[in-house]
This record gives sequence, C-alpha cells and structure tokens, in this order.
Amino acid sequence: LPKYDEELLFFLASQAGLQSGLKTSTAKISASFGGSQQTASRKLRELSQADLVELNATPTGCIVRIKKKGADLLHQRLVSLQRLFNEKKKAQLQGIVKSGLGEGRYYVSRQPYLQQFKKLLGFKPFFGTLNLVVDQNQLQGFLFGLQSIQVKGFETDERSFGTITAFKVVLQGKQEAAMVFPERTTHPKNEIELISPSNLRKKLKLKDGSKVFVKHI
Amino acid sequence: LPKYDEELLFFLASQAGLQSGLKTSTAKISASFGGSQQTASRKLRELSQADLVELNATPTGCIVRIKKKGADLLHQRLVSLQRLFNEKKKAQLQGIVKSGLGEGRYYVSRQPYLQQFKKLLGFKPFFGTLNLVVDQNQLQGFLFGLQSIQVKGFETDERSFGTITAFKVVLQGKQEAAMVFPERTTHPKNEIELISPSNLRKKLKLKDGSKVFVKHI
DNA sequence: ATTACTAACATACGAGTAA
DNA sequence: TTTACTCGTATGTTAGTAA
Repeated sequence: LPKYDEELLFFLASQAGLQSGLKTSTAKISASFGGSQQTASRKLRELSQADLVELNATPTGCIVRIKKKGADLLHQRLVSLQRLFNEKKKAQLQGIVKSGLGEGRYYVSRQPYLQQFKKLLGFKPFFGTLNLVVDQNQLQGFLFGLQSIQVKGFETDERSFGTITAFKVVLQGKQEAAMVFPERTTHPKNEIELISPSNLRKKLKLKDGSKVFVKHI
Repeated sequence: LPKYDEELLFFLASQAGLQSGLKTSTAKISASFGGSQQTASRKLRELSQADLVELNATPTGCIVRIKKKGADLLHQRLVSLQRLFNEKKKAQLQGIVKSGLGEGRYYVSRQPYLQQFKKLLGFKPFFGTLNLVVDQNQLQGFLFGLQSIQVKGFETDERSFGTITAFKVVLQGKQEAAMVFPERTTHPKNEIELISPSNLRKKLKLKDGSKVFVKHI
C-alpha cells in the first residue's frame, strides 16, 4: 500500500495543467522537484497506482497526465483552503479593549434583561461589559448572516429600557460571549459591548489597549 | 534539517483556524491525524522549529497556534491551486467531435484563403476541418481576450467568399491548430471548426463522439 | 539518452518508558 | 493524565547498473 506524494502531484499539475499530458522524464522531474531520478521514478509509479495520474513510461521518457481522481484531490484541497481563509476574513473581528463608562454594568444587571439573557444566550452574564473599538466595515461584514437575538425592553416607574440586539460569539477562540447592541446607545458606531459569564478582563487578562478577536460561534 | 509536514500544518489550521490557539494533546492529534503520539510530538516540534506554528507543550497538554509563516505557506498553496483551477476553466474548451458536411474541406482549400492561412497562421492547413460541438458559454469565455486573425474574403466568377475569423489554439495539449469562423456559416452557434497542418482525425485518432480539449496557444 | 531493478544506506516511526 | 527520550524496526532514498 504505497503512500503517494501529494506534493509531487501538485508539482506535476502545475507543470502540465489539469488536462494535458506532460512530456518529461524522471531525471527532469528529480532535477526540478528534488530527490533522485530513482525516487522520481518510484513516486510516479505510486501516483499512477493510486490512479491519481496516468503514466506512460518508455525508454525515451515519460508522459504524465493528471487523472480525474488526482484533480479531485487537488480541488478538495483548494476548497478546504478557501474555507480556511474565507473564515479568517469573514468570521473574525479584531477589537481593542477600551474602558466603558459603567452604563453597561447597570443595564446588564436589570432583572428583566438578566432573565432573558439566561434563557436566550444560555448564560447568566457577569455584571459588566467589555468595550471594544472595532473597524466599522469589518463589524458589518462580521455581523452579516449571524443570527440576531432580540432581548425585549421593559418599563419601570423611573424609566424605560429598550430592546437589546445580541449576537452569540466566541472571544479569543474559546471564551463564549455575546455582542450586545442596546436600542438606544450612547456609543459611537465603532464601539461595541460584549457580555459573558465571567469577568473577561480578569479571565483573559485584558487591559485597555489589549487586542482581542471575536469569532462566530 | 527536519522536513516539516505541511499535511499536519493544514490539519492543525483546520482545527484551530488561522488565529486562535488550539488546546489539544499529542495523543489527540495522533488519534485524529494518524500516526503515533511520539510522531505527533516530534512533528509538532519540527513545525515549531520551522517557525510555522507556535507550540506550548506542557505536562498537561499543548497549545498550538498557526504563526504568520505557517499561514503564509498555506496561503501560497491556496493561490497556486486557484491559479491552476482558474486556468483550467478559462483557457480551455471541451468539445466533442462531430462529422461535418464537407463544406469546410471545400473552402479551406481555396487558393486565396490558403495563402493567407499560411502567412497568418504559419501553416498550410490540411484540406478538411474538424468539427466540434462545444458549450456556447464556455466558447465565449474561451475566446475572450484571444487575438483574432482576419482572413480576407474574395470573389470568383461563380460566387463570393466571405471573411474568415481565426484563432490560433492548441489541441489536446500539443497539436497546433486554429479555430475558424466563416462570416457566413451554416453551423449552429455551438458548433465550431478547426483546421491544422495535419489530418487531425488520423493523427490524434479521433472519431465522432471523441472528447477533445482546446487551449490557448 | 531513457526506465527501473537491486542493494546499501539514511531517515522516519513507534513501543517502551522516564519525568 | 501529559511530553518526549531511547532504540529496535520499518520505510524511504539513492548509487550502481541492466535493459
């Protein structure tokens, strides 16, 4: 059961393209790809046995063509890499920690909000928010397609509290949290608030100016 | 000089993403990636020494993060693969061999055309055309940006011959040929004609229904 | 010039195990 | 539980050649 060399498959595809045959020799391949002529010969046969390439070896040289299975393998790798790098761009948001004014602490701890947070987000938030300065365009891209959670407002004798829109996120790759957008906010649009079960500043050792990243859940 | 394992790098990136750290262990990696715990341990250290990942190994497990150099390596691979598969789509046209009605053979062999073919295409065409059925949209994409060659028409006592638009191409990865579009053609738009120095049916062993591919020169 | 076999050699792997 | 060392063994590589 020979272990084929995807590296070489890619090298051959780069030279031949995905359809046409490449007229070459094991010596040429070893010279430009590395390794000895013997190794090139063996690896070509392995790729051929794995049905990844079509190999026509003669005493005058060899012709290599990428077969469907080989092209599929490379394409699968392409798709995986695209996903990887797309997710990086789309599903991630950088932010810089900033001090809030304490309003977050106040409204997060109101009972009617608390109950909904627990039910809708799945955790009882720490009585405080982490404020982040983000790039506004990046924020828009980040939120696009994310499921929004509506936390209903309510009224007390003294004042009324508006709806809060929340998004479940992951902070620093592991910490569950939620971005919260109160209906009536005093924040500029490039500043966001996060809530979480724990004191994020303590748990993640953050201070003003710390860089953090937020991801989709 | 350890040969680092791009496969493992990709595996780790898939798990961790490109930014966040992945809390794991060499045993877990070996279980899902393959190989032994010892090999996972060694390969992780190799990747770390090559500055592709940041490795924090402790007696309670390890944390792996893809470093810039590692992400760059994967991205380079992504770009190469994208190029490979883009070229496939753009610069290539599939076709299926079909029998023509013999008109091609007739007009190709007219002296005034012949002289121009020789001068403009660089070869004296075989007296016959290879007819291909292609996808019309694919054809449009294929021709886009290709330099067109105008073969002027002429008149005889009996009739007039219109301009022929031609494009130099390569057939089956190696055979030089040209796609020809007579001004007034009786072909449907998804059928094209190719001329070449040789009898393509014989030389490339084609018959009706054979799949061929045409590339930019 | 080729490909590819054989055999000597180099490297990689993993079981056992220490820390 | 970990990581990672040693070391016997399996696998990969290449020089020398045959065809």
